[in-house]
This record gives sequence, C-alpha cells and structure tokens, in this order.
Amino acid sequence: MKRGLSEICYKFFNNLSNPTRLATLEKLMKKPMSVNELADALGQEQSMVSHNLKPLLQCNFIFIKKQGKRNIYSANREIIGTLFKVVEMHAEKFCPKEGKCLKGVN
Amino acid sequence: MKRGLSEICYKFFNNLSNPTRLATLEKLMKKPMSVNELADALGQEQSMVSHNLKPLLQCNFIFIKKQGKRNIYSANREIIGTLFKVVEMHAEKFCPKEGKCLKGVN
DNA sequence: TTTTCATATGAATTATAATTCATATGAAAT
DNA sequence: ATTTCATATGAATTATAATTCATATGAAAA
Repeated sequence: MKRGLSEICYKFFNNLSNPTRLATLEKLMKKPMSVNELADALGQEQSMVSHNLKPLLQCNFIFIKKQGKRNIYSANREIIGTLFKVVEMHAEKFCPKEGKCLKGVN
Repeated sequence: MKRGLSEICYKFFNNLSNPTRLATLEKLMKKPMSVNELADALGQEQSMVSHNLKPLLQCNFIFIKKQGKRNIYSANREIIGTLFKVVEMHAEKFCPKEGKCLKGVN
C-alpha cells in the first residue's frame, strides 16, 4: 500500500462512520436538497444536519450549490453509489443470516 | 436504497474507522500473520491487537486459521483490496493538494 | 434599513469507542 | 500434571466523536 493511504482511509471511513451522515447521503442519493429539507426528511435539528454536512462536504462526498439564501446539497453519486454497492455485495456474500455480523442485531 | 442498508453501512464503516484496524489490514494484505507477529509488526500490545482483530473477524474483513496454539489471520483480499482502491482513487481525484481534505493535515 | 428566512458556528454536554492492564483460557511441550 | 507459549477477555480508564442549545452570519424581502 502506498505510504499514507492508511491515514487517508481512516479519514475517509471515519467520515462515513456516522448514522446521521449515512442517512443524509441516503437522502441525497434520491435527490438534491436544502438543509431544511434534509432536516425535515431526516427528522433532525437543522443544526445537527448542518454540523454533519460539513465533513461530508470536506471529503467531497457531497457538493454544494448556493441558490440565493438556500444551499442545495447533492451527493457525489460516483463514490457514494460505488460504496453502497460494495457494502451491499459484501453483506450479501458474507452475512446471509442474522447473527454477529453486519446484518445482525448486536 | 434497500431498507436497512444504512445500518449495515454504519456497522461496516464503523468497523473500518479505526487506525489500528486499518494498519492491521494493511499488514495482513502483505501476508497472513499470527497475533504476536502482528503486534510486532504494528508495535502494539498483543492485547490491543487481539481486541481489534475481533470486530474485523466478525465482519469477515479477515479470516482465521488455527494452527496448533497459534492463530493465523489473513485479509479478505477481495473486499479490502477493493475498498483501498476505491479510497485511493477518490483521494487522487478530489484531494490533489494538501488542505482540508483526506490528504490534508487537519 | 429592519425584519425574516436559511444556514452555519461555538461551546457545553452527552454518548461512544479505544486503549491499557490484569488475568483467564487453552494448546502443546516438558 | 505442570510449565510455557499464544491468544483472548473483562473491566477500568482515557480519548474521541455526536448532539444539543444558544447565537451568529448573511442573503433577500418588506
């Protein structure tokens, strides 16, 4: 592995290792949304959504487009789509049943 | 997205969101190793390595093969190789310079 | 130009995870 | 059967991250 990739991986996965951010990405994969629309869709405080959008933006997992006083966020479909697909395939291959695994209840 | 994938993603990324575990995977991608060999290679306590191997095993990111009293761990090259490649490509595409990004110093 | 709307930010609190240390387990060798 | 070696585990501590709440910023409308 290239020098430094380990640290890059850490920042990368750390960023994705959060239920709010993942739910946000899930929503944004459906369609671009403003912060308040997201807050509504997620049933979360605007402030929390905002806080969590920041790191996603910083890693280019999402993009921003300013529209007057609204900020429209959209998913980086290339990377997020790929990741979701990879995870899904792994889970289907290795976690066919409930138990101490990704699909499990632990 | 399929129902539940968001939670699966969380467990998945959460597991990978740890420097020790990532360093472990990095080592195991080179060659299979026992716990003590890993501890040596990583410069970490045996106990810590052990603790961190457990979740990796649970998500099938690594495999175990018992050899007498030694446990030889190996990487699931398919998934880990794919992930490292995806992260590397993302970083090269979106983080060409230092700064508030994956390759940055923040 | 002040009021409103949309979003962002900082600091405090709370929750979650990582690490360490002491010790247990369990297989093989003596 | 006891000692040694390899690994695993539990509980306590420490570190890190998420969430909340109050408030700031900044664009547009009135």
